[in-house]
Amino acid sequence: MADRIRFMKRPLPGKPRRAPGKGDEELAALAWGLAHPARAAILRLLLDRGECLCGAIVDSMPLAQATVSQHLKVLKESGWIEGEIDGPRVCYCPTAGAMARFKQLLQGLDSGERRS
Amino acid sequence: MADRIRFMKRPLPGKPRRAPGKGDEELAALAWGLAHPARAAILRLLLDRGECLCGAIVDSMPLAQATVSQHLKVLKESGWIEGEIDGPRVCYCPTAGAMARFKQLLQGLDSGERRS
DNA sequence: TGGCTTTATCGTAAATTGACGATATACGAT
DNA sequence: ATCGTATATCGTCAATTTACGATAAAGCCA
Repeated sequence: MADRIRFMKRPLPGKPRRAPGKGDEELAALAWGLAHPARAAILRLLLDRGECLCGAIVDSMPLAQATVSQHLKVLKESGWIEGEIDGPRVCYCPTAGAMARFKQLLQGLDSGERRS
Repeated sequence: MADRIRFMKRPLPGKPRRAPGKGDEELAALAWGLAHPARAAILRLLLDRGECLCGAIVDSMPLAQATVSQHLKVLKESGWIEGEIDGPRVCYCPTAGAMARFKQLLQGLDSGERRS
């Protein structure tokens, strides 16, 4: 998945225009985590149950184990979930505060800085 | 951009597992719209100003006109913005209720249906 | 140790994305 | 009708995503 930073690959000759804010990168990264129905479904499952063994997640999805594992990795790397090794298996749970952070960034998108 | 439905391309032999809910598709589609910093920046601009001519958006981004146009298309198709033709130019504005809808779906992700 | 279970990673194929320049299109002005 | 401006679309290329089977890695249990 590389690094999720693919903005402005090439130099761009005469453009002194403003780059996207740091907040946009963070927002985009979190949004990216949810940007696939399978990942949304997985996160819903985890938020609903609080935590879930990897195997149970795989069983609940119409996807191969390898594919689910990949989606879990994306969710983990985008900050939505954490996995704790529990013997031979892995227990996943939502990252505390991730949803709040996302909503906060979303709010920041909306509210702008209309001062006064 | 095709159709943003790329879930479970192949049949999958013995898996009677549940498919992702309709809500997950909608959530993923909206999240997809924000899943790139340039698009987040564009939406921020529009939410901030209320509306903006295409040209002004292009000028504010460090990207080629064609690329910005593509991002605008994605934002439009994912339901975040609308464009109104205004003479030789196009005025873009945020779709009313899109943000609210997104937050609602996000809330639905979170709250589950823990009845009673 | 050997075998079974569970999960991650590798390798691969097809499709999509993101970026650009070039070109078409649409409209206003001359 | 022609020119110039403003946008969208086309064609292309490299990189990424998504999906899978196969395989490795890590831990239990005999």
